[in-house]
Amino acid sequence: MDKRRITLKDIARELGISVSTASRALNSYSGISEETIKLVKDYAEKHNYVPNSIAVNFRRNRTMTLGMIVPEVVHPFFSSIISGAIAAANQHGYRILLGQTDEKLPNEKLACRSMLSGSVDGLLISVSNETKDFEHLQEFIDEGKPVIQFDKFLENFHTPKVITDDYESAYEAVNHLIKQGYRRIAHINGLLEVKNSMDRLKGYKKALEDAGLEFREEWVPHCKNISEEEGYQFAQELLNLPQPPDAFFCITDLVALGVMNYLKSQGIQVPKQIGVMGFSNWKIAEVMSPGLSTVEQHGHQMGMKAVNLLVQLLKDQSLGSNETYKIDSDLIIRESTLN
Amino acid sequence: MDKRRITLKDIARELGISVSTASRALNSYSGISEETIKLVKDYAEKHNYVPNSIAVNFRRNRTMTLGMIVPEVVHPFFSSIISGAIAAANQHGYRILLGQTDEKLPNEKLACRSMLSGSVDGLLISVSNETKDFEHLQEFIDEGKPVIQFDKFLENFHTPKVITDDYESAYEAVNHLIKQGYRRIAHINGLLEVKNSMDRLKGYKKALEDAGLEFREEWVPHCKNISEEEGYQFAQELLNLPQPPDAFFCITDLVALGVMNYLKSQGIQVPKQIGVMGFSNWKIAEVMSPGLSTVEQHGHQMGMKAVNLLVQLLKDQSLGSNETYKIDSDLIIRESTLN
DNA sequence: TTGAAAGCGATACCAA
DNA sequence: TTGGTATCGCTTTCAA
Repeated sequence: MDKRRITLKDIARELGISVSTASRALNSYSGISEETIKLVKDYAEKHNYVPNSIAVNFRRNRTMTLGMIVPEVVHPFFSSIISGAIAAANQHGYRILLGQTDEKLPNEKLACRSMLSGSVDGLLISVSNETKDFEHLQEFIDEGKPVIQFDKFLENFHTPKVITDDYESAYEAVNHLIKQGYRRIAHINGLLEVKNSMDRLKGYKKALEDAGLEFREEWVPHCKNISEEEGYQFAQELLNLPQPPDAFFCITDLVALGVMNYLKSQGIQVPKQIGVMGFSNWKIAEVMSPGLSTVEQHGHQMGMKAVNLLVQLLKDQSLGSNETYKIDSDLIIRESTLN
Repeated sequence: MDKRRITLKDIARELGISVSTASRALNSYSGISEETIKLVKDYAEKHNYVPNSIAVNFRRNRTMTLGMIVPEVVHPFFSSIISGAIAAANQHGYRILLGQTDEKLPNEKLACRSMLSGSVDGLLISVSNETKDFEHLQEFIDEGKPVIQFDKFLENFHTPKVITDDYESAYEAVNHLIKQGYRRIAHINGLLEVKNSMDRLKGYKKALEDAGLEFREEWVPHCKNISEEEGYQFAQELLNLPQPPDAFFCITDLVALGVMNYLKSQGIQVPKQIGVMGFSNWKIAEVMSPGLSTVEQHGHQMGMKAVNLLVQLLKDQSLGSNETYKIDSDLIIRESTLN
């Protein structure tokens, strides 16, 4: 094995010119005779010369690679973000180095460490649930490498952010429930320390408030894992309350699935007796019966936007400011809320 | 911007030692005094020294990065493979550079080109539907970079392969349908040029044959896009045949969903009147009602296996042989086939 | 046990 | 228009 590609040096030697001339000819610098250029290019073509990109990157101190870190690849929303990111990156001649944290801070630190110092030109990250501070992210900034946060972010880490408008989306979702006549709306939320959960909670509260509906702490349980099981569990607990809710706004479609399953197990009619609303518009939302109303977050678009921002920063040699870009979401109405 | 990290040279200068000693100390070479090692390591730690990985890679002529190319990231099976690959890669200190082809050969060539010549130490690829020859893949081999094919592969491109045993899995699936009493079993297949489709078709045929059941060409339509719409369409066509089938073995859960939807639209009872079997065990299979029987392919395991193989080849400085590693699949029985 | 220096492959500056 | 050479940061051989 290990047949090696030819190098500039080989070309120079064979053609009886200097390495620098060969380099300039290949890059068509002005100040090189047409003749030489043709000579070198023909030779390179014929011998299938491909510049060693590590050497080029080393010299130029850049990699044409963007780091991307997500909590979970196996998650329809994140995989669509990744897909959009790859597409946009390729358009600009960049590539994506992908890391995964499983929502664990130590994994996130490891992934960052592995991408630091020369592996990537910039970072796209959606932080884990455990991430509270950002020393490990600040290191990129300290190296002059721009960072873009997307979806799950740290508010006090000042970088450009590309997010779903969780507040607004939650507001719309709950508002829809209200318009459908539900009055005792529960919200199965996530961990309060996670910004997105907090924002959805705020949107939920505001919608209730604007409609003059009651807010009850006991109607807002918090999932640790955003799992189907928790949805099932919380649905059960809430419906056994003296004052049970008549609708569930769930932090995620998966949680909504758990809720639906509990309701089904109890023979409770959706949407007639209880309304259910999810978030994210996974394929399962469409497949559940009744179909689950939810919020489409346009992950592909989010991935593209994040990459485009990062590439622009790289072009401008800038680290960016603390702007927030919101990707429009869409309320998807299916049967689960059509009271 | 562009504060730069400290380099070995800085450490050496500050500590009054040579660069080579500093390098050796950090890598704990034998033949370096404990004292020096401690001195250097402490200094490095304190000043947050991180080696410039481009320089290291350049010097060592390796990148500690594995290229991975898949048809589609937004696909539960592939995203679980990716997830497994990242996990295994990290265990060995490698990283994953991810490319996506959208089932298009030109995209695949682009992705390969971008990974060639220094970006990766080896390649993991699941080829696109359009891929028939392998010049673009051979280039990796020619550079001494091992290639592993997984899931979708080219039989005549001789590399290690990690796959689902499509033949066996299909056989088991169809056999289950037969045992449940279905007798006129249709198979909604994929493109025949794709090896996986062909193998599933063979497994299907063999199961029919072993049971002494009739094989009818008209009961085996071929999807171009493996889409829900095609499932719907073909279900309709097949059920309007003079001799309609009484069960559908579908190339994918998504296709099965289309079939289910058509059956539902016609008020046809599953599994009582018609049995339906999918392939891949997506979350939707569990959520459909009735629940869809299917085949679990263990993507995570497949991703880990592919990476482990590649890492081993890299360690052995080998390009590997033409072995095939089959990842066990499991038949998942739900209601859709319980006649 | 340590230092000096070559060299990985490409680029770019200074001379000629 | 071209050549010579330093350089990027690190590893590794050869000498001391």
